Amino acid sequence: MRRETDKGAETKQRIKSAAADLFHKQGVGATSPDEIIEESGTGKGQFYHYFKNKERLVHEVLLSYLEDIETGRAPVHYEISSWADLEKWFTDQVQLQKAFNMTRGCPFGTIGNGVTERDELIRIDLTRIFDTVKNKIAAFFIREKAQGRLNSVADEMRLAEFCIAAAQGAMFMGKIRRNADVAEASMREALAHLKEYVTPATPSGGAATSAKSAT
Amino acid sequence: MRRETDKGAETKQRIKSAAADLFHKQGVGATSPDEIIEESGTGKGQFYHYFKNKERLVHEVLLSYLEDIETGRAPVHYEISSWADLEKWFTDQVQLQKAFNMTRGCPFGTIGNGVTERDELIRIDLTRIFDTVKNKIAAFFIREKAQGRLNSVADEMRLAEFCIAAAQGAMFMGKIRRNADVAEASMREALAHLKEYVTPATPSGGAATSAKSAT
Amino acid sequence: MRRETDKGAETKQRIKSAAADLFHKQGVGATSPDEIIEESGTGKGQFYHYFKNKERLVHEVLLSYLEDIETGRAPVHYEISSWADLEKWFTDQVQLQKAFNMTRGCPFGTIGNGVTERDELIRIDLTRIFDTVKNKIAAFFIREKAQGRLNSVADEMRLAEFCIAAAQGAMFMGKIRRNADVAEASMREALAHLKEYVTPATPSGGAATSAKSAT
Amino acid sequence: MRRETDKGAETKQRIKSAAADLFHKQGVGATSPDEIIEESGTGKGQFYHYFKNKERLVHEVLLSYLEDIETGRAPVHYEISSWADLEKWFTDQVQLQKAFNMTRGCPFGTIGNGVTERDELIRIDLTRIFDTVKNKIAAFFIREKAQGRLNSVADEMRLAEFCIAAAQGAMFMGKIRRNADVAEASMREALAHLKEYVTPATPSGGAATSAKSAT
DNA sequence: TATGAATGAGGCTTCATTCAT
DNA sequence: AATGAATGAAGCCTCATTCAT
Repeated sequence: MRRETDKGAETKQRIKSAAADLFHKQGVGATSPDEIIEESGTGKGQFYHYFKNKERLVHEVLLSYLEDIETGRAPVHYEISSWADLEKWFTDQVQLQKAFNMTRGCPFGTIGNGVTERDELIRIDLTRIFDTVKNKIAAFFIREKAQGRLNSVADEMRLAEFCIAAAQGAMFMGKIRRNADVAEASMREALAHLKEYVTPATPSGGAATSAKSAT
Repeated sequence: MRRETDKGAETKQRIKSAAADLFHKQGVGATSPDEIIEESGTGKGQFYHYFKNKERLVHEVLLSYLEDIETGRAPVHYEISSWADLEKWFTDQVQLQKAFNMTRGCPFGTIGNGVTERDELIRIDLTRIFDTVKNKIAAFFIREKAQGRLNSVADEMRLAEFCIAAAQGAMFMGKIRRNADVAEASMREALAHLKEYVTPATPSGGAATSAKSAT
Repeated sequence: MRRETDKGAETKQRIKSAAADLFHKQGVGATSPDEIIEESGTGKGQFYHYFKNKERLVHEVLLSYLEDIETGRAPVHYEISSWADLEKWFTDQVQLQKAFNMTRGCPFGTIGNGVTERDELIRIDLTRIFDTVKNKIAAFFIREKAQGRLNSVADEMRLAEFCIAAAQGAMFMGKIRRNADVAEASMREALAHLKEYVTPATPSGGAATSAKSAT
Repeated sequence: MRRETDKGAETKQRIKSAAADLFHKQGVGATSPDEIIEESGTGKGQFYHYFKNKERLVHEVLLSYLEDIETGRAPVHYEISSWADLEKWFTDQVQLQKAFNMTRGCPFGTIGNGVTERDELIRIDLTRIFDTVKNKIAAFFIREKAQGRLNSVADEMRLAEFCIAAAQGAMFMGKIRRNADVAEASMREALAHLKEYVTPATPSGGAATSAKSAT
């Protein structure tokens, strides 16, 4: 290690940050190196000094996202240990959209949708990210089930995947409709569904009170 | 009337079809007029003879999709009059993805995700399409509720929107994961959720049998 | 002759009029057949039915201008038989510019300036137009001189050419400066110069020798 | 400072020179970036690296012209301090035309005539150039008048403007007629007119009081 | 580490013209 | 006489990348 913060590392980070923002805003395909260079206040040479090419930059940006998720540095909290956390996980994402006036979707959705058959690298990165998130959510379900608080028929992995899919779909619709309410409503339906799997707390048993009143 | 099928109309249609396919495959941004021209076997001039510019072509392609939905000519059936129809609506979409080996998502999702703040026109077109689909699905829920077969707390519009969001999310994840099963599983969870709102058919019945066994 | 006004002749005229206006407004090079077709409310076929190509259309437009000048149908009066007429000839041209808020110059200037070494035809047409105008103006000077009202050293042709050059220059500057006053002022200086050649009206004769020795 | 002449600055200059020549030859509209690139022996990227777009290149070319005028580096001398200088100013311009066999007009005229309502920037640049020239010529008249050598009724600014207009008109006609004589003759008439404003040096002189009362 | 000059392929669009009906 | 479909070259510009300093 040379200094507390390398000069170079900082430049590299600036490029990555600028790129992440632009990718989120307009997708990978619509973002040119020039635009990233401009936004990050760097020079052309720096860009290709730190990143072999644009695809690699995307790769590194996605790795950063993954790291942020794993270390808890992400704006959305991925450590779910209660239903409240799960609810927060859903709503945080809409909050993020709101911060951009609903003009943006989920960064992973935006980046992922530009993916074609050629961009295998990026697709793999995204599956890693989604897998990580899925595992974190599934872990919660597993714990709940272990403690008898979740119906034994519940497939934890499958439900976790459903969480992600529902969140992606909700954010996408929110962006297209420029409307936070529809995004939130769909997220809440998804959450309501998950809660259907909750087993009644009391031994008195009885019918699962379906969460239809949720909103 | 000149001929059975105008010469020009046919060319225009060829361009639109080629465009629709390429947009579905790789998104609007990644598809160049040249590519469409090549694919449709036309000349550069024809492209701009029939479409003022690329954006307008996208617009017309989306209008065609809308028309297909409204007239029932679409590969997915949007006229829902039974739970079986709704299930089919969900699964048809994954079938379509399977036809492309899960390398593609929903055309509307793919087109919509490329949308930035500048593409207002396209965004509006997509909202029209989604609104149309939503209304068709909601109509089913409304009918069901009218006949006392759906819980009165159910918000039909909201549920319809949830259907679309869930389908979008499921297809997106299916594409990223190149996996039809995850798409289908998420779609089924969504369907299961909707069925929670179904009221028991006979008065003899007790608690709503939640659809947790669905898959 | 078929009818009072042929249907075709009228269409052709519409094209020519639209073309003349557009050429005046933005020059020949910046005006496309499509634009003319649009403006004249015709079809592509008609354009090339009546005119072999764009160059020929320019040619015909110029011939029309020439005819208008010769027959007195032009908005500017080219029949000069008094100093008042000459003054009017100068000022009429600025008036025409004013009608377009000084956004246009002389049509011949605008068309002529786009002329390169390749456009021999058009150049020749313009020289014919300018020659015609020159002859008309020179005729006035010749008559004046014949009647002893113009200094004998005056070279009528040369002065006529000067009139045209001065008018062209004045209109050009007027257009660039978007200012009618500068155009008019320069025109008036030119006129003042010409009047220097006028011989005193009285038979007392004498020294009206002014700058005539210049050259 | 890096080197005597930066590598980049030289390339940029080459582009500007090639552009200036082509603009003079055939106007801005008829000159494509490709043509300039070809002529300057550069690549497409360089063109847009140095100039945001074609319009900006025109702008920079005009600024160079202006600078040349202000620093005396222009082929025509704009520092007028005697009638001989003024005469030279007129004739130099025809000389320049002759160098191109009268196939070209004044660069400012050629560029200016292609100006339409959209090219505000270019129009402004041209007015700056013409204003600069006008001021230089007017300065001479002002000095002459201050020394009593120019009739007090002479409006120096107006006369300077007339000089420019006359020169522009003369060069335009010279180009259209492919004839240097007519250009020179018109220039000389203009000069003759200006000399009318000269006041006799000695009281011994005769009556040179002519049309000084001209509007 | 950093700068920006250089390259050439390609993207979107307009142009001028011809052809078929 | 009229319509507009068809063609391909060209115009203006951006892109992703490499190279030289």
